[in-house]
Amino acid sequence: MKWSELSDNWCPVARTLSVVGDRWTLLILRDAYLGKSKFEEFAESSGMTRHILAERLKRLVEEGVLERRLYSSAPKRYDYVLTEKGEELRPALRIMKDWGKKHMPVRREAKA
Amino acid sequence: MKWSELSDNWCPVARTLSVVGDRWTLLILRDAYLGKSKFEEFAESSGMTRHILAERLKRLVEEGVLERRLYSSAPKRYDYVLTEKGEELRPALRIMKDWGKKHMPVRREAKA
DNA sequence: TTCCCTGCGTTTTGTTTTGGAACTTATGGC
DNA sequence: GCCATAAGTTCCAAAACAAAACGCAGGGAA
Repeated sequence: MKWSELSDNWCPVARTLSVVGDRWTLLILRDAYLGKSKFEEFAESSGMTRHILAERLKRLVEEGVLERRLYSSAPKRYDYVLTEKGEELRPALRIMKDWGKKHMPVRREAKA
Repeated sequence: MKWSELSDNWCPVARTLSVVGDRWTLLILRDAYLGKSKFEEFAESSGMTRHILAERLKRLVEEGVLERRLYSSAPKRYDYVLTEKGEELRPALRIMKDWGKKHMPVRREAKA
């Protein structure tokens, strides 16, 4: 089965994962919950490539998790802010934060 | 930055995602929470290929999320059961289930 | 004892996604 | 004009994935 077919799965967990269950997407949400909203902020903070970041942001907007907002009209610049739908996933990230603190100690030097 | 370098990130969310933040892994945990434990059960239920399933199970065991358990000695057969560490991620999946029910309605016919 | 069945993977062969880095576009300041 | 900034886009090689066939160790029936 292909991942792209998951959005119509009978299981609500699977449908949720069809939006956020890939590499990097939840890291974008983490940054959004920390108040970041700009492309460059996400790019620097998460360490993902601009290529993938652009693609993920596009999909999160399509899915209504983020909203693309014009924040400067000249030059035209957009940023990305959480919708109510996006906010409602915050508790899941909080659990992952606690779990990581408890179960995933840092082994070597952190880089980013 | 490569995904594989995430396990030593300063952020606990990132470290958590280095274990469960890829395609399919959380779907394995979903099945585990539903009481499944056998290779064939995971394979059929999730729809992922056996190739990837084997690789993910191996990593979840290495990370201490699942435990590989001999459940039949002749022929030798193993299954996979949740550790306490694995159990503690269950609330995150519960949130995703609720989120999916609320925000991700099924659009077409489900297949699996 | 030959043959098929079950359960748990591994191998093989293409396709898709990702990583890294350079390039583009529009504007503002000096 | 010339450099800087912000938000992407494009290109190519490398890694991950999908699908299907294969392997292996018994078990049970004929």
